[in-house]
Amino acid sequence: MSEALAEESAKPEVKSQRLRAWLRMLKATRRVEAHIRERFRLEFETTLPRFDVMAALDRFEGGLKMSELSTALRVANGNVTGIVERLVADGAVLRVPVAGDKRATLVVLTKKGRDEFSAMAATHRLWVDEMFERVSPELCDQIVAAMDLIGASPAYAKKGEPA
Amino acid sequence: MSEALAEESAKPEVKSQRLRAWLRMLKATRRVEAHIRERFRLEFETTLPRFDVMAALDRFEGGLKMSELSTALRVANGNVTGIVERLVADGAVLRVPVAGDKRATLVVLTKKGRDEFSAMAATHRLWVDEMFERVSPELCDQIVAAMDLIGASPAYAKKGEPA
DNA sequence: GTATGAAATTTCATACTTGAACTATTTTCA
DNA sequence: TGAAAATAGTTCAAGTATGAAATTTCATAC
Repeated sequence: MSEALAEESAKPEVKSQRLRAWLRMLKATRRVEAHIRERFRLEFETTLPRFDVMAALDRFEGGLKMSELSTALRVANGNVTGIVERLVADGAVLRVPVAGDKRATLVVLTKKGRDEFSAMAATHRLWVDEMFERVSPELCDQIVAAMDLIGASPAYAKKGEPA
Repeated sequence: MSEALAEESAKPEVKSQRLRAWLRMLKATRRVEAHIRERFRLEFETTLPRFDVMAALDRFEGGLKMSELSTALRVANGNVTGIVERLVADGAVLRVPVAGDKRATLVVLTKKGRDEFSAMAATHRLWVDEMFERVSPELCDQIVAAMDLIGASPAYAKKGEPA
């Protein structure tokens, strides 16, 4: 490693506790995400966003409208269009017109998509369990409680968050 | 809200505690990131990745090489190229050849970049404090400790992580 | 009945992100 | 020395992400 990175905290780093907590949380989240993304790519040739969409569709068996998907996943609506397009191309998902509203489309998992998702979800849980192996169940509860305190004031919460 | 989203937990949701903790953590992180990204865009017409690069450069006054930047930020090296390009175009950053190694480039904050960063960093901290207002300093410490337990086994850790 | 505005999606421009392929340089060591 | 391996960066293709503008359809007030 070069000199620049070696001399670490060149500055006093006077950070508030909250900023420090946020940065640590961000780093841990990215670490886990990177690991999971890589394994999805290597073992299932898929991506995290695709998995997220399939997970949402799996939860709601009747399917979700495009706008419901973007709300549930908290991503821009234009974004969902592309991801669903690729899932349709892969035969994992189907677009169904909504009776009575020609504007809307319902997105539904196909049998193939549902089966693929089941397999991926089970493995995904193993990956998470593995990365969280040093985190006790009690600490998990504490994390859950703590996370819910963060940025959760009405001012920040976007509407329509599924519990 | 439509029917699909209204009937929430259609499935039993038998999640392990660890999976639950991870999902909650991911959701909170995205909530905070989305908020910060939006404010960066509205108030400074910049982006989170640009800010991250500037933050790294601000910490190391001597500048960082491209590869050091990508290591410090844990992003692909090809990624840094584009972000630095735009920072150069904005006059926030300078590329300096490294004496004795014609392959490498040192990236350094300009005076303008450093000033801009100072202002942004101060405001950024306020945003974080705001979103973490319900999180006590003690809980912050607990979060820091917990985050360090996650995915931190040697198997997952990429090399060269700055402390 | 029709203007008018709201809602559901798509399209677009821009930016970020990754991993892989490629170029250029430096280092290693037989 | 000089070929092979390692290192530093850029370029590339594909995918993800955003917000804004445009399109089509729906709902409603008049």
